[in-house]
Amino acid sequence: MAVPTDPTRKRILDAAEPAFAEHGFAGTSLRALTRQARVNLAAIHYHFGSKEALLRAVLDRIVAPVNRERLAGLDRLEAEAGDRALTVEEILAAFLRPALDLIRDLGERGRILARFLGRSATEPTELVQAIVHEQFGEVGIRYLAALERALPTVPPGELFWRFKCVIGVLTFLLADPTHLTSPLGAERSQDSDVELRRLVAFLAPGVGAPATFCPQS
Amino acid sequence: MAVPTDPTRKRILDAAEPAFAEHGFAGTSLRALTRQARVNLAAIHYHFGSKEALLRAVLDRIVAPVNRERLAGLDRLEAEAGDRALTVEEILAAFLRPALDLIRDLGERGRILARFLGRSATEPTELVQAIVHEQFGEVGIRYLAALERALPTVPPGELFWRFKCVIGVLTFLLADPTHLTSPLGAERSQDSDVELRRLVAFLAPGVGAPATFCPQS
DNA sequence: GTCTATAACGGGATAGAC
DNA sequence: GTCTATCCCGTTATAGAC
Repeated sequence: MAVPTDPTRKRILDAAEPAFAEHGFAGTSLRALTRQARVNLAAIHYHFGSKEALLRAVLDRIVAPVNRERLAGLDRLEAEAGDRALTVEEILAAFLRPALDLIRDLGERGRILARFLGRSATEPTELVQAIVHEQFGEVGIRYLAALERALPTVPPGELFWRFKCVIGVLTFLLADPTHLTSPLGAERSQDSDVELRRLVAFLAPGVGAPATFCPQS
Repeated sequence: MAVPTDPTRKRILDAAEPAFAEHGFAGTSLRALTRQARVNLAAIHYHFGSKEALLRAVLDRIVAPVNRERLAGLDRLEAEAGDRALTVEEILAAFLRPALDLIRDLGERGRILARFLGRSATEPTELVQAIVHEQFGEVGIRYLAALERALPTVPPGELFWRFKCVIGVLTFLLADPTHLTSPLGAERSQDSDVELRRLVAFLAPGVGAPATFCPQS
């Protein structure tokens, strides 16, 4: 992944990714990164300025493409559907697919990134939460709007809460990608479609449930 | 919570709880704890031996009662049901209630503990995962068995996976207890029953779904 | 852009007096 | 059981040569 001939900046990012994913932000020292990336300590400060700035750079590189994919997927879906209303299943699949694809497409690194993403949602550092939040903003708004159109009888506040539960499941599964592999020791499926369908099948009934237990109704 | 007259050992635990919850293990220094607990640095080593051992003590104090409650709740449920099979809703409620009660009964500290628990599931440190795993063992086995009896047509492997998703949602909600408060700015409900019913209503359909998308079937 | 050297500080752990 | 003092090491960050 990070061969010695890579530019210094890339080597640092490539080393920081699994380190942050595995040990968290506070648990990762810059010196550990210098050893792993075979880079000088000062180089990190030259290229990124500070440890926090490095974290931001790492996170941006991971999160941005996933969320871009999510928006593109929703665009495609809405264009294909025309006047027809989207189903909950379609919306959930479009939202979940980019994250699952990460794992399928990138192999070991994908699993590392997924772990990073899963961890980020509960990271202590306010910085991490701020970055993810900021990157996530438009995605949340667009998908929530899509869900509201698909489920006009469920109060928006309740839908918001259910959407957060969806994120919770995804986060948890990503934090330890072994959760995604098929149970009972079946071989890991090379396509993420089966995982995606399984996740959607689990989540869609709850997301689309009638609004019986809504406290604010 | 930790008044200056408390025994030293308790003051340390009470200070460590919110600190670990907020900043994580690596992000919390023993020196910060000494300031908060108004305790000498050496006292921590005298009472606990090491930082890791302190973490273990803190975790034990939190997790043990919750899991005891979960087992007791399942016992009660099965005793009352007699020969009748338990419903998915009953099982999920028994599993989820102790964690939600934590927040209701303990106020601010409850929210701190919940955050700690939520975080623990994705904590970097292998130690944390080992402790939680070890404490959780019997709970997982008993509840999974109950689910298998309630849903004999769903393959056990699939049920196991769905149960992990339940834990994922709970973990995520606990990690930031503001997720649990009613949406739309409604006042926080003093009883956790409404939250519990909402969670069960969201999860039960997915847990009990027919086994259509099971990869191993 | 990359290095060496070092500043300035905080970390966990321990010895030993009381 | 609780304190002070200290060890020894690692931390981020920076200055300045090349």
